[in-house]
Amino acid sequence: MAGSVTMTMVARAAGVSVSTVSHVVNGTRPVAPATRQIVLDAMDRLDFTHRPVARSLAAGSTTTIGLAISSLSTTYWPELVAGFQEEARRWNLQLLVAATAEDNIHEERAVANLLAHHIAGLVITPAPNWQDTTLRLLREHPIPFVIVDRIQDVKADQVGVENETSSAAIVDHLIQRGHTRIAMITGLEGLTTTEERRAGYLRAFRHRGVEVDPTLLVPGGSTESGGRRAMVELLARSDPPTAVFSASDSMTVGALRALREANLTVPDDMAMVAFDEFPWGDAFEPRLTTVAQPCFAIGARAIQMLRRRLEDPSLPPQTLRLSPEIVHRSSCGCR
Amino acid sequence: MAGSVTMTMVARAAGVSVSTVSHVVNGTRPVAPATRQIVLDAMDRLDFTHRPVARSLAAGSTTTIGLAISSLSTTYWPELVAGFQEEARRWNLQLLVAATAEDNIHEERAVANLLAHHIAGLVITPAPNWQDTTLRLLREHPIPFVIVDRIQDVKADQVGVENETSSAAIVDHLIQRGHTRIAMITGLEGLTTTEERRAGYLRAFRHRGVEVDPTLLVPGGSTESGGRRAMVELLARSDPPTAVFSASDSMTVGALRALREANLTVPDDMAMVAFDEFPWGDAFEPRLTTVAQPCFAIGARAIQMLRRRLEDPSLPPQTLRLSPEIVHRSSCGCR
DNA sequence: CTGTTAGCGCCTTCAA
DNA sequence: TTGAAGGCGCTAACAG
Repeated sequence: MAGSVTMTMVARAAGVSVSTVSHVVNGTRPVAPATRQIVLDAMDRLDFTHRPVARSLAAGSTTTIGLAISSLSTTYWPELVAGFQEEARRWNLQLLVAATAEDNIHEERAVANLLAHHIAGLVITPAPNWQDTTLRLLREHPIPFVIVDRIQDVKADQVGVENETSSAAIVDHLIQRGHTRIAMITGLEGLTTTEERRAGYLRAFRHRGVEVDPTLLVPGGSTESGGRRAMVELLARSDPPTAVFSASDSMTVGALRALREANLTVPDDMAMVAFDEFPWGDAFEPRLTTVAQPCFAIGARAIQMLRRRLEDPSLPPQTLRLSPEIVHRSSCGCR
Repeated sequence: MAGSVTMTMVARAAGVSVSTVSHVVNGTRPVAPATRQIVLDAMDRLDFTHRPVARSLAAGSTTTIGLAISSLSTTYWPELVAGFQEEARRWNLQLLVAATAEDNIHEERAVANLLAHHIAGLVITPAPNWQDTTLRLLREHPIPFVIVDRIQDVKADQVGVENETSSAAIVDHLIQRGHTRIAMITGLEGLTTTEERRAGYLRAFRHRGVEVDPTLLVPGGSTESGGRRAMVELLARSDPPTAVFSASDSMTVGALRALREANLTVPDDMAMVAFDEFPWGDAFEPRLTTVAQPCFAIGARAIQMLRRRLEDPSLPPQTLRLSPEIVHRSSCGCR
């Protein structure tokens, strides 16, 4: 069996009691240096490894953090999870992952499962309409949690980015370049990020005192196929836009595919800017001008906030908005 | 506290013993339908939730599977993990993840950590030189594990792809198109996939009775920066190759970046084919001809093999090689 | 078909 | 500074 050396065995080998061993392991009460050393030696000799399940049961707590993440595909999530990973590793926290598939029913089940595992805390990217399912569950079984990406209108710890400002900025860039018919492919409805990015788009026009044609907002559902459909639809119009702002990575891929299939080139036939950066953005054409989120930092920050909360549950909830960076390339028509 | 309703409470409410409750929960021995119903009702009424840690301790086993994965970035891993996810969800298995960073020291630590958590089984993508560290650890603490991606010369359950055959095929395609100076950017040394893909490259030439210029094999270390350096080096030569085979996704990105920086176009100035598919391969230029691995299927298969092994440890070890598909686009110069 | 009874490995109060 | 002992919630013989 794996790690079958128990504290009892160490205690016997060291000629002390289990409680002493427990205390040297956890540093939970002073132990005489000499005794301590004897125990340490015995642990070493027998190759003792702690058994977290037993500790969890006895102590009523875990060092495992639950991750309820919508998906692992696309480019955004992996980097985020890498951030979780790295920060968790630094603090010896384990990560239990569960995918929620952007669906509040799946999500509730996933979270229930994580809760059953008696996790110390939870990191979640809320699905649309989670208020009546997952959030309710979380209120019934209160554990520390932090919301990531889709910042909500609830009292909780949250990390995300400035969606509105950065969207406005990148759209304004298109306006400044002289575009008047700028379409937006919007994300999945019910996500706060979708709302905020749309607000940014609208704000850019309002700021310039330009009227927005509401038909230029096309839903893309945050998926590749949705992005493709949206672009196809835009191209089929009698007065297609001259520029497009895509609100997330997968949709951007779909939209570009649609352009390719129509034999149109970016930026010559259609200018394009997008939310979310592609790690390979410099290697392929078109070279997209994007809003780059600090994914890794967001992930790391989420874990830090959770740790803070675990240490002091009485702290006031904190909402953190990191600033994305606008990566200026050529798809907007510049250069 | 979350899920603080215990079996004892349910038993009391239902007027039966704890063991009866345990048995209806686990279906581990026949229970009279009437009693069963009473228990079920009580569970429902009290909102009972199982507590896996307690179960683990008592039963000496878990339903958690450890994932020791080299990374989550790049395009290959996320899809793979999605496969793990989906299949694990179907069988109510939890996933505990730990990144190994392609380093056998990190890896050993990560695995030790997972072992301590008393996982039921392990999925691992072995780092170079893991034999003396992680593999040794795994022999000392024998638990069911399956090796993914880098198929090893050990008796164990393994899933991966046909690296050699598919590499040979894609390189042969370049040869048939008349290229004589075809370079290969090779992966991280110590990975079996690196070895196999190189063997495929060599085999393609041998098959045609053509001598290989060994200087055309350039190391890329399986990283983007490595791929870039390799390409820069190739381009600086007095007799640069006319085509390149990149052995993995990150390196391909790096190599393309180098070409771009040199103002060279694919396939006009340089033909290019690559191992690993990009999900966005159809949306961007150059449109790469690639060896596409069935990542999701590999992930799902890994979990299936692990389940099989958990159910019957006496089964002979199995090595599974799935066939990648060659996705033919234009970067090879066709069309 | 069901109940009783030991633990699983560890933490933690209470004594000494 | 240390030990003894009870219990965390559940499983699994062993009886009945």
